[in-house]
Amino acid sequence: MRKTNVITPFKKLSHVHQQCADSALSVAEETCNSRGVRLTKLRRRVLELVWSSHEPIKAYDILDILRNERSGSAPPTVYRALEFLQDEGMVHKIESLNSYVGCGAPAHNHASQFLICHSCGAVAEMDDIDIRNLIADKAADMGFKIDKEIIEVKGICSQCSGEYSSDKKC
Amino acid sequence: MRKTNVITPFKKLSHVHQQCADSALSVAEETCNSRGVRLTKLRRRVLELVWSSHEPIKAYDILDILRNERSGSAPPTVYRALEFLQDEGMVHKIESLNSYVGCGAPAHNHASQFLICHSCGAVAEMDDIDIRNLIADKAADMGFKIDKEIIEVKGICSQCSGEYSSDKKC
DNA sequence: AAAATATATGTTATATTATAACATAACAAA
DNA sequence: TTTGTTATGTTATAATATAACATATATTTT
Repeated sequence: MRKTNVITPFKKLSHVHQQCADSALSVAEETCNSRGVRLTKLRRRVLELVWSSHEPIKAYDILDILRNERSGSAPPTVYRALEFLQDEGMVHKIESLNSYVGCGAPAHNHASQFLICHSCGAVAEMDDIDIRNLIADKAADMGFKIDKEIIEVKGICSQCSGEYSSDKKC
Repeated sequence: MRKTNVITPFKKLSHVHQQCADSALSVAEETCNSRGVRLTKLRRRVLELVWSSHEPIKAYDILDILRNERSGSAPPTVYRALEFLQDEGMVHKIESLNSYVGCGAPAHNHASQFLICHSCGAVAEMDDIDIRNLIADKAADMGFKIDKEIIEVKGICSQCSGEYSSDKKC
């Protein structure tokens, strides 16, 4: 068993969230630069709003905020920015919540397993190679070849369950 | 590694689908009887429509059919029946497709891993204990306790990939 | 069997999530 | 600097889902 690659851990309530957002935004800038794609003001702002917390945000909640900032904002304004950010791996959609979370490791081809706390609403992201391999093996037993997997695990995080609160969070 | 519990396998194109539907419907009847819940005509019909193929069906596609059969059919007609059938484990929602598939093993508490072929559209369902355990272990490493997991794997089934076509399907 | 209760369905309205299509603007390349 | 490309503005509408209350049907109690 290999060590889990934790992309976005659960954070303590006391963490300085601005650092999460700042870091993600600057990784995004660099990544867009090196890929030759444009992180426009709008896209950057949408990414910032996605990063306003570790809880997934809804497209129309983003829109409500944008409408106070840019006249002419409409659903396509948001959905197009989200589409770009998803294509670049900077945002992931949580299918079971119709909501979006930021990703600080914008590789095009990593997989994700999301842990969603139904108490605090926070989402953690990992890409665990053992999980990927096991699912791939089991699928292969049925003759199935995997292109993409959606794994969204609901439960309760350490902080909310009151255990491990000091040692399992960053 | 334990053997995968295949709940709904991929089927050959030539399979007699009526048998799949008939079997699921009669299991549903028996299960509802033994649970003391009512598989009404409407619910039975909706379940039958869900079982009209192994491709997931959309709520409004069900509605379109119902409208030709019962005057007064409306979205709640379908969504309420689907909710009942999901609660009873006879239907699962595929979150990433906003669609519904039948389940022939209506336990209240089994988990599911769905394999979704993007070529033929068919969905297979398994409940593999190794996958559940591995994900639970990895989540526990982060202090997370799982209530429910959503696993939807996209790819290509054996028949569509042209391999194993005779030996991996039922 | 009749009344009371609980459950299921009918009905209207609306909320939520997302995309199509075409116009204009901003940027990049030639 | 004009040309092409990419991004955004704008209007409209499609697709998915739920709220709220009325009526009907089934079940239980009297």
